Amino acid sequence: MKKKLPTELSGIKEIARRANVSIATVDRVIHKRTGVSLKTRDKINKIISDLDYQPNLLARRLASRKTIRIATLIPKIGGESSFWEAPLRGIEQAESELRQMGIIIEKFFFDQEDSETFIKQSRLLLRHEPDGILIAPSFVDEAIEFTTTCKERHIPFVYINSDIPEQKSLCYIGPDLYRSGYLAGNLISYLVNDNQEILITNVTKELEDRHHLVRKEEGLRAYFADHKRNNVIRTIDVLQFDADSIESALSLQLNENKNIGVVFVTNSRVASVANYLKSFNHDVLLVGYDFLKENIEYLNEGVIDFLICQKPVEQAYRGVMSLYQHLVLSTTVEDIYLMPIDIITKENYAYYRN
Amino acid sequence: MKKKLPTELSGIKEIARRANVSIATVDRVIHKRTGVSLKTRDKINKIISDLDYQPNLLARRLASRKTIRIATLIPKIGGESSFWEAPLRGIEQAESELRQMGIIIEKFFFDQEDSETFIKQSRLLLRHEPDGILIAPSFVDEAIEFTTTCKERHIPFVYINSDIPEQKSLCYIGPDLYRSGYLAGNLISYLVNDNQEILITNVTKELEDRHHLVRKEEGLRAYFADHKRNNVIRTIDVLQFDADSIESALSLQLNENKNIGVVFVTNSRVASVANYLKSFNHDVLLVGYDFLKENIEYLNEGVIDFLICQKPVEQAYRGVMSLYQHLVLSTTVEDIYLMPIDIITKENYAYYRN
DNA sequence: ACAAGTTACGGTAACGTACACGGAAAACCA
DNA sequence: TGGTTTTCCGTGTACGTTACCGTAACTTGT
Repeated sequence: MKKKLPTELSGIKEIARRANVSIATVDRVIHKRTGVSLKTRDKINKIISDLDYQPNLLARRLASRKTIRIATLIPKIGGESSFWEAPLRGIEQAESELRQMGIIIEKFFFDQEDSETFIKQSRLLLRHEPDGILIAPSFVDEAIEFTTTCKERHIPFVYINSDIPEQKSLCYIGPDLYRSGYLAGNLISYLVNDNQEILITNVTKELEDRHHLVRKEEGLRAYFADHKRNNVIRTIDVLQFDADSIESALSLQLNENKNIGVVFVTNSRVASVANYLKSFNHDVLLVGYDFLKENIEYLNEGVIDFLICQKPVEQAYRGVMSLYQHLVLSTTVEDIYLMPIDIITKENYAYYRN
Repeated sequence: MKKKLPTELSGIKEIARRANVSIATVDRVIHKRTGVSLKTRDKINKIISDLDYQPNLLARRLASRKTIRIATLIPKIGGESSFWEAPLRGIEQAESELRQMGIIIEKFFFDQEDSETFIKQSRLLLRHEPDGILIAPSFVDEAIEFTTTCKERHIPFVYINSDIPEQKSLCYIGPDLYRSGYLAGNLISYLVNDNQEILITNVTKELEDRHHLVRKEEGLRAYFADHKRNNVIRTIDVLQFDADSIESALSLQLNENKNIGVVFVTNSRVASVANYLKSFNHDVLLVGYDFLKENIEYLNEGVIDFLICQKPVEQAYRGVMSLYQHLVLSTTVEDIYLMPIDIITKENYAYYRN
């Protein structure tokens, strides 16, 4: 380590010296506050760009007496899918990194099967008057209403995991659902020959948002159409998560259509399907979504062949960080950040970072 | 934004108040400096742990008059493979983030085909007396000699991209070569039927480090052995990068062995092979390594089917960050960080982040 | 022309930490 | 006992910013 050279005054002080004003005045123009004549403002701005001045963020956060507060609203964990554990981890990681910066995060949760809880929690959240909001808009209509009032109050918000394009505020961070289905098509096209069939399986309750699954299905079908592969592609919906419902729905299909080569499950509920295929010893390839513990187990056993995953931890982490960048650094952030579409197999899952 | 509550004095000052000493004394015990009686040292330490005091890193960096310097030593870009562009970008990204923190990075480059330049540059680097070093140990013996003197001088270093386990200092960040070959085997096993053959192709000059390629080949062969698949697997070495050399080496193989179904290129030179396959209209699947511009072009054209990639940008970024964590935050860092093994196809490359 | 208001700016105490300097008390030596 | 060293600790300034407070100088209204 080396002593810093007695470098010619950097920062705001040097600007002040060159402009023959006090640092307070420089501070005013930097923060676009009033109380500076046009002439000196211009002079100072010129010096700032001449010097390519970059404010020292350390000093800035240190001196600022503000605490900025970010609120998050995502589904609560528990229930039949552990998917939202990962985004929660991402939020907590961002939290621990930002605490130093004087930023606190307040977390709110709703029940994915009950839109009322979404409304309640979003109201509660607003009462805390956060400076920025991270939100997973599982219920489209309710989310639109909520973000409308956010806009009125000029509170920036970011969507994660699924987008509502018309409502965009700061940014969207999450998967490109259509492309991820398209990729699945790409992958599956290597796995089937021309006379094998593909079974698309949507495992979802009726009241959940089906938009997700539909987009993925469209993507897959588009891939086969675009590449002139004429395999039969069937779709079934399974509306309950219990083993019996899954068994009856799938066995019907698999027994009637003996040349189904690949089953594609459009969400993270693929473990239930794997459970069925395993116990009935069906020899088909299985492709699904998301790096969940239960899915990984079946991947490891060879029942699931491929999982497609889109870094749920990072989605939330980046979401919070985008708010930070916007609120603290006032950097412009990309208004849409699409996550990579990762392919996970038995042989690389151990190295995957969510 | 909310005014920070007039929170009961946090930090060093509060500790000083409770211990009835000045902040300077607290500072002494925090930094384990001499000049504090055992009694007060104990008292202060107790208060510190009672309060679960976490030093404010912002203030610390701000007040510190030290500049800490990190040196990097990687192959120079240009030449026949643009692989090292990516790690350089990672270094530069870390640099821009850390500049704020009063950290400067000095970059050194060597010629991958000339070990003398490695020795020269490493000596030059040492003369700059950096506080930490990031190094790509392309030349094993020379790297060992270099890092030995690093150890003598107590300069921490991290390896990226390839490891020399016996010499570990701070950490290694890079791929698990064997597993990445194993994954290739996994992938390829889906692409061939039992009577098709696989051609492993090493495109490399003699004096380069072959260790990389061999490990990957071992991984692939191990996968097929472990899974009792008895496909014929051939290996050829191509020692020149020009189109003619590649053509003669490959055409020999492909014409003699008509049922080669997949060509696996063990490094980023896969574009050259793709070029050959394309111009001679060979209809085999092609799997290779690394997200390079030229590779992506062939991926997009459908000549390359899969690329395996291991986040070269992030490797270097994390490497620098590990040094930062160790030198500035004195956090303990994992001594080995293996990168994910990513699978890239035509349909997901656009979303890949190196 | 004078009070009142407005505009444009300077001074300065924080923020939490690092560190140089210096001084009092204790310990040692003669 | 007086002097010298050593041990232990406090004071003060600095790091680059923020933001409150104060105050000239200028404008406006009557």
